[in-house]
Amino acid sequence: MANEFAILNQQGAARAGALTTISGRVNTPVFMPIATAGAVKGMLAEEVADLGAQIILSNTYHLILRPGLEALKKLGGIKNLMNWSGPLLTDSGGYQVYSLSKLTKLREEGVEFSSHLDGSKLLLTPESSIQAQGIIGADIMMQLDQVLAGGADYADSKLAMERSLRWAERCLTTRDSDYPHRLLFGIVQGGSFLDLRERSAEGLKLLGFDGYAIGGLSVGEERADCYRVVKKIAALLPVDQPRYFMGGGMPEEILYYVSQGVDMFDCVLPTRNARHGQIFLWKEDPKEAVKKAFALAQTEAPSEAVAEALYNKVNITNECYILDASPLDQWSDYLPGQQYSRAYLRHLFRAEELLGLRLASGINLGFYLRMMSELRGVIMAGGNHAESK
RNA sequence: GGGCUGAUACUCAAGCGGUCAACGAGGGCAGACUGUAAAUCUGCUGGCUAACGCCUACGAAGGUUCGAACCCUUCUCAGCCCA
Repeated sequence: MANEFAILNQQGAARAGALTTISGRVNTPVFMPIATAGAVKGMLAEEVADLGAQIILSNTYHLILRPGLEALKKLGGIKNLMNWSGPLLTDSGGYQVYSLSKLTKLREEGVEFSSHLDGSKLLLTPESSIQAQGIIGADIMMQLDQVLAGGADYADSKLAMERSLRWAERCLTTRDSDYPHRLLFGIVQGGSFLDLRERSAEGLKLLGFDGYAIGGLSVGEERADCYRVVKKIAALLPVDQPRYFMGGGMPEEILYYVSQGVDMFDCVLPTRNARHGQIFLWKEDPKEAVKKAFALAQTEAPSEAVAEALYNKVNITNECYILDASPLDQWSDYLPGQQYSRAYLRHLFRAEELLGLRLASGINLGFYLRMMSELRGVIMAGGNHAESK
């Protein structure tokens, strides 16, 4: 395929770029809010867009179960259904191989799921996953991969990595024949073993994808292993293609990955933690906070110090907020975050009012998305221009 | 005036002689969450202690017993019933 990715500027290993899809352009580094089952939980698509989301992520497995591919075909895909007009990336179902491992049976042909809803059998193969992603309406498809829990041993990691590579090739073939204008990303596997990771990356590069993801991390492995893998592998991936860290992470981790040259991210943390009453509040003006934190992130792995430069992690249900009439976050890009008080949000959570989930989700998503836009600004303003490379 | 039933920690509510500082639920306090089976899950919740442990406790006061939240007596309060 033609190269859809342009690097606009670099600062160290970090890049600011632009990825073109058939549904529009995505400026990187980018955070993709997760709409697993066709909804960013608690938020309307246009609210998510207003907060600065450029692209969102949905899940093949969940959407196959419901509303189902037949319905999606008739409804014009999930984007049409949920009123999202921008680019969409879909996960292949590979993550569910890990998260629903008790309900899966792995074969070379593919993964057999027993639906977590009704136990019915569903065979997901590299081919059927790509076809499903096509019907769902993905602009960026992910290969089907085999994700293992963190801490898997060498032998298992090797087998899963090799199988993922074989599946990658089958996904590519299907994409080329059925959906030639959609982008397809390969996924680097290999657990915490650098030599396996390296072989995975080399194998994928030989096949040639539109982008490369680093997968199988943030699944219970040692944090330091994860950072080590990203540092090593990001540097091995093609310079002129987007790199996607799947599933992570905390804000300070994303900053670190960006500093290592990763361009794309997704994570449930902002929305899930919001629903659980944990919100990210800016430490100071986002512009300053991100600039400082990113400077720190370039010199060390994710740390308390970076986190503290960026945000206050607040469990809003804590007693100390009961009388706190101050705004949730004066810098929030989500307007209600400026307008409503901490005492109110605490009350909403205690009273189990649905509005609380929504307010918190807006605040956290606003935080993540603003962090990314500030980050793009920092990198664009940074030293070495792409031309000089 | 007489009879019956009941009184357990913030609330509701188990327990009916030792294994009870006392099941469970709610409430309260705190924590976790990383390509979402998650509006979920975990821990704590009499006092003192980092912990072992010690102390005070099951309406009140006595009593029986090696030992009582549990048995007995009286009292207080509440509900129901009969005059």
